[in-house]
Amino acid sequence: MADPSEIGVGMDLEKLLADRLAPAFARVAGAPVDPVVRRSARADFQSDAALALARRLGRPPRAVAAEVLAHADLADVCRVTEVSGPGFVNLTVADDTLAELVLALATDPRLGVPVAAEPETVVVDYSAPNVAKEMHVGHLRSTVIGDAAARLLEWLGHRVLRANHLGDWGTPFGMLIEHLVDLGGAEAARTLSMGDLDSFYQAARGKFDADEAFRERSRRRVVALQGGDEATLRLWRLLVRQSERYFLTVYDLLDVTLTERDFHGESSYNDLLGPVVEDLDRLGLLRDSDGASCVFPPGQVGRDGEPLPLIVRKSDGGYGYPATDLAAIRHRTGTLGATRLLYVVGLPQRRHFDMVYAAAAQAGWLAAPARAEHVGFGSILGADGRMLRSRAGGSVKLVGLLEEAIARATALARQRNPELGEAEAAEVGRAVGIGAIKYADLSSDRHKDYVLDWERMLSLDGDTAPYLQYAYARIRSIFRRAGETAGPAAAISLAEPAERALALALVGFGTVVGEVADGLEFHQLTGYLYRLAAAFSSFYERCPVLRADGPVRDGRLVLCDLTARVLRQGLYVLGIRTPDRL
RNA sequence: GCGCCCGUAGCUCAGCGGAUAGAGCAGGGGACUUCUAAUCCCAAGGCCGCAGGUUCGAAUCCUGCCGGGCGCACCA
Repeated sequence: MADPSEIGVGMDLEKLLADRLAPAFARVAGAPVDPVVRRSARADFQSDAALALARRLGRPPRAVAAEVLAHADLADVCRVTEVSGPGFVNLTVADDTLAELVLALATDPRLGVPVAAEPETVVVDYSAPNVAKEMHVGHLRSTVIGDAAARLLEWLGHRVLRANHLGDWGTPFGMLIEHLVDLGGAEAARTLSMGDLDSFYQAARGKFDADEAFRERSRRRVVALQGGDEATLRLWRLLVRQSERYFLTVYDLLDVTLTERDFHGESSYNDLLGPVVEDLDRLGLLRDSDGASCVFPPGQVGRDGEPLPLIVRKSDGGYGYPATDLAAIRHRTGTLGATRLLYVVGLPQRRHFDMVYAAAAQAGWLAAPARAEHVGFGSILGADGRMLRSRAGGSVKLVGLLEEAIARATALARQRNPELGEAEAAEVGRAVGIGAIKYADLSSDRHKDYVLDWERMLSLDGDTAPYLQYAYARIRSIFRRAGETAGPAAAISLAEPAERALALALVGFGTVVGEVADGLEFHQLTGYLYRLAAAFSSFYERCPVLRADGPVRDGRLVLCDLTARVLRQGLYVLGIRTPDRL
């Protein structure tokens, strides 16, 4: 058996094996070599570093692999070590070692995931709906991915600042405020609080397009707003507040951790825009182009092959998006002390953010160790494969999707489990329905475009959140019947292949979480959790827990408990609830 | 025109330098006297868009095509 000190809290099996192989590789190669240990279908783990090394040494790969194995100190942690195929090193972990790891994990509240060695201040910029506009499915990805990032990094011990960059400023507010005036404050508040933002916006838009007098009023109103007219600001605040209130109800329904404290609308940077432009000018980064004040980040070229400008101040003196984004960066790194800035925004805006980051770096507002990452995601496409447009009535209201999901899941819960009371069925329906939608979004590579497939998002079969929630509920059911919690087992039997496979899956949690924390590719986490739940389901089928005897039963209870905790924590990170019963 | 993203089973997607390319759904066959069958097990399903190249080895890296999406100065 391995030295227990090696199998401490947060120990990682892949790292353990790599650490054991590394000296042997170094000895054979005469220099350090990464053993590249990874999971394998042929054995528990595989190292293919001998193949690459063989070429460098000009020797037969199998001979190199054999020599590495001969020098590797693996006898206490592996049951089988062998050279296979063209020169792979296959490793089968000893059951004792695996059992030790599981027992160590079972007493680790962090489930093998260490707290970040160097906690950072991280700003996660996500969701960002527009005041007086409905949230549509296009907001789903940013909100769901961003929330997962915030939850994950927070769990890892970072100081996470959520930033909901609300669209609360700009020319549309002229017409919105005038429409508000037409309706009267009370009526407007009523409409907005009902969550009928679309009709409010459409009505304002309609008047703006059709009525020249209204258009003129709107223009004057924008000037008054920007000029700080108190009466206008009051109306504006009413709009913003009502919208925020509505968005919070959506976040509540969606189980998103954004709160009223996280609204940092564009307008909150207004006072910083002037200084930003002044500083850029003082640094000599600003150039006039057709009357607009621009930064020209290197390497950015437009349609005509000319350098592409980042317009910080328009020719009419107004500020655009770039100015606000630059001010936000300066505020986040400077005032807030953040070193990691995440922007959970669609991929189409990649160029924009590349330019903003480049400009911020030139200005010295984004200097190491601080860095910005565009956590981009693909567009939402319609069934025709084209981008879903919000204008032409092509948008799909987000709450409509959520309500449909909850209704379906609630109906299924009632049908499948008549024991559930009405209130519990509703709770389950909500957890399952929302979980299904989030899982559908998080389980595919975020870089890819996303065809809005109602059926797929509402699906409750197969590789979906309910599958994982079901596995969790089954475990809870076992403990309800047992009337006990998992006792401290002295040992864990892994004689059954299904037990062993489950144990192997469990000890891989830390590795996956570490990878996801870096790349924020949450489909890696959903994939892991699905494989874990599948391993559990097979185990559940073949290995009776409560009917087993003494030590076997104790060991299985530990496996169950650990599985439940990993599933719960993993799903928590994804923002998906785990009801005790389905 | 330039840039970014993407073409993998009928459908939705993993895999992104390693062995016989994996899941889910749909369709086929089995398993509920036994801890929730929202489950499990079995079989079937593939010129990995096309063509070159690099490599002992390519779905994966490079180049060129073909096809789809998005972006390219005062909108956010």
